[in-house]
Amino acid sequence: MSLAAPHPPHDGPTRGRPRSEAVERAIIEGTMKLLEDGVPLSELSIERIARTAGVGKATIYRRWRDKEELFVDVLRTAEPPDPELPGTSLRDDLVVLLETLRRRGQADRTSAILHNVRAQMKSSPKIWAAYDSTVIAPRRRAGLDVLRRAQRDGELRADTDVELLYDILVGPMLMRAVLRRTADLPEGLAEQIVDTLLEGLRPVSPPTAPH
Amino acid sequence: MSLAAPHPPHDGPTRGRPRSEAVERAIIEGTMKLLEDGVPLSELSIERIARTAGVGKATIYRRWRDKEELFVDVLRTAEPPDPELPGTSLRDDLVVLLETLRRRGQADRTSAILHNVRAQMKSSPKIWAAYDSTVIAPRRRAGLDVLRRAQRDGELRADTDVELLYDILVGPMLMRAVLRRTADLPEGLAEQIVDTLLEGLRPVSPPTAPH
Amino acid sequence: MSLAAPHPPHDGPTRGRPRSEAVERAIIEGTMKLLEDGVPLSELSIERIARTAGVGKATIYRRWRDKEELFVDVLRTAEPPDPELPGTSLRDDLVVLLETLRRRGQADRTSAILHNVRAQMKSSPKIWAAYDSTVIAPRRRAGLDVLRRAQRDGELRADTDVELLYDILVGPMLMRAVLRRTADLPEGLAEQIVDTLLEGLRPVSPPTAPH
Amino acid sequence: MSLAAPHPPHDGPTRGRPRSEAVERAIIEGTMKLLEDGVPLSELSIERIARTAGVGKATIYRRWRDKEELFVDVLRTAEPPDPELPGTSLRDDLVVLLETLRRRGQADRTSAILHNVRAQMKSSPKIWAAYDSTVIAPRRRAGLDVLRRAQRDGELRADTDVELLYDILVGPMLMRAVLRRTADLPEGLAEQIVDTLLEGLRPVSPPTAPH
DNA sequence: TCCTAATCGAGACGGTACGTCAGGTCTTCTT
DNA sequence: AAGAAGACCTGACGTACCGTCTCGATTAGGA
Repeated sequence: MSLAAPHPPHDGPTRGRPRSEAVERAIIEGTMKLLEDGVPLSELSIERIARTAGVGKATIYRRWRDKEELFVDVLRTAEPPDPELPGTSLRDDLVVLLETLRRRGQADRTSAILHNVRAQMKSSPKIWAAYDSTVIAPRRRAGLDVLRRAQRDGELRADTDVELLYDILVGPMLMRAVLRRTADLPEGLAEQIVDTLLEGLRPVSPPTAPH
Repeated sequence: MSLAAPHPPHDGPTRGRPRSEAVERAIIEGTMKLLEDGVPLSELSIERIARTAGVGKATIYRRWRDKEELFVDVLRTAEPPDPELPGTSLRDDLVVLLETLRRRGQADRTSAILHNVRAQMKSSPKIWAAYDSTVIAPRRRAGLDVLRRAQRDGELRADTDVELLYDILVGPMLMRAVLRRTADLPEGLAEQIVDTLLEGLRPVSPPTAPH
Repeated sequence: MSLAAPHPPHDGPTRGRPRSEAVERAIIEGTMKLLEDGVPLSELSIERIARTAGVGKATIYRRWRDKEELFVDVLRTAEPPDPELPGTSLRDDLVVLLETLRRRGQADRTSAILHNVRAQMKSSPKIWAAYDSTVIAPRRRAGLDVLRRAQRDGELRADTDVELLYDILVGPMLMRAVLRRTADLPEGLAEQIVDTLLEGLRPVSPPTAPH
Repeated sequence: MSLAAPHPPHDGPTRGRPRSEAVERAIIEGTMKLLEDGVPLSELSIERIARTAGVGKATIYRRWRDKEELFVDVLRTAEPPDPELPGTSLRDDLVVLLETLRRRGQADRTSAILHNVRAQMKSSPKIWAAYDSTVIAPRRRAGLDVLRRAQRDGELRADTDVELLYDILVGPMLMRAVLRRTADLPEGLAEQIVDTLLEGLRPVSPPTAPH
């Protein structure tokens, strides 16, 4: 993913010393290292990040307006890639989508970081908007596509509110991962949710064709 | 509700001048006023709260270890009271529970405050734990009670995982309120969710008796 | 010496619980103990004095308006008593006066305290005035009396400016003790000064009679 | 005089933005302005100095460890320059030296400041040491030189203790200026002291040559 | 023997200043 | 020009005292 700098260098022809990509990486990876080392979010000052990355403060401010904008890029870099969908059936697709979500809430090395940073970002509206539009919304759109296609193919009743259905599918996972910080969601949870929910939503007549 | 001071005054008999409850109220209400006036959470310094409440900084630190602990009490004071359940049927109880949750996520005067403060609190583990154990957990327990009683009364299939069901019920509401900050959840949403979900969970034989 | 309270208890007949003299002593001696233990003057807060003396702050403020007024009384209590003058000759009296002054500037247990406190008091005009009028001025008056009597008795030339002479006698002792903190003024210094100075001040004709 | 910063900026080659001399001046002159305006020493907080000078507190702490160290520099800047000695005779030199001292104790605009600050400094040993070694001691050395030269030239008896003589000369001036805050020492005082003291110290044989 | 009133230790109260730290901006020299 | 370094102003941090003010508990007279 491109680390498009929020502060573009300049428009005209390239003048002066070009910005070093190595510096860019050093800053982001330095931040992640600090987070992995258990430094609480509240102690993550720009000053400390600059020290860790061996970089001047101005070099950071030249690229990101403030701490939060930097965090969006740190998150973008750390997020695991979105999964390939099998496409064999609505159930299979949904299970894969939810299973990905489940793993994201787990307590592996980087997820704990993501979890914390995401939680803090929600209190900063404009940054949340940026993260939402570049990370959350696309993922949601993909999920809705799966449901709509299933509806078109007759795997889902025509009168189903797919937006609500999506939230009902995804909500409990979030409920458990984000809010209750259980951090060890059981393995079969994704299938359990999907199976529980798809029960009453199947059309009476069998689907015309699997997609 | 009692504002149990995180820094207890002393153990033995009451010695010295007792702490003023009026001051306690002034601090909490001053904080709420600032939040209502749209002051962003990041600009809510102890210094400013003290100024607003007409109170010395030490007077605040005497009661709360830090900003987050103060917020827990602000929240406790501001939270609307939990609803009375009609008890006429499982569906009615659930609709009331979810409707309350929906309204809590709305953009009325105080809810916006709660929303923001709660979001920030999640990045502070120990404070979240305190809020969770005194506010969130009791509410969850009440919800689970409703489901278990319905199961005992035959309104719900015996093999239903009530914990999962609760998360499935509550999750979408949270999904929309907390994460997507829609802030205007439609009126009928609670009924819609309940009706959608209860479909496949009714026992085959009719319930022995409504509770 | 009476520790006349700057805040007199009341005018009328003695009503209510009388002030405890034990408390008065505890405060002054507690302050002296702190000073002896080497606590720098700048760290001598009323709060700490109260803690040390096992006394409420108000109990101190009831007696002294502020720290400086308290120090005046501490000094008055600690000052060594003024010496008896032999009266055998001008030279003998002066040597005793100056010798006393020399010892006051020495580094024995309490003198270091007096030295420090006196130095600080000079930066607080009204307190200095109080100390000056009750301690310094009487001592000076005694010194001038010695000189005037000697002048009357013919031991000193009639045209001598006794005030200036007193300052010339006392000045070097101060110069060395207060300013240069030598703290070990040589034993014979008093005699040396007196002998050096009295040289040119003797009247041509011998004194009519020793007093 | 160079305002050597007590907190040296760095060792190696000049890196980063250099410290602003204008800021240095603003701080010192702001402090002097406050003192001239009659602000008591006890109300001279770093906070207030920073406000007056239009400067951040950290900018002050970057240069001086504490209030007292700052005062040393304020004094150094405010002290009137040491006088040129006429060199025509011992008496003339001494009169000039003492006359300078007398004027320093006077109540002109800045002298009151110096007086107060000096008085307070004496209660802070290490700061006094700094002031003593950079201001007081050199002045004393110059005075002793005058006496020793006079002794070599036969203007003074060979057995005179010049150190004691210096203290005897300077002491009364200090006695009056510092201790008794008379603040209006009479014009002829310097000559009066010198003439009174030199009386008995002249050698029997006339000096070989004026220096 | 009660009553009144000032005292006592304790500590809360509104403030002010402390010395530190971080946020962003700006200047300097080096690359 | 970009970069590292670090000075700069601003303002919050949490602590310590200031001098005042309640508390409950004494400790004396005077009724």
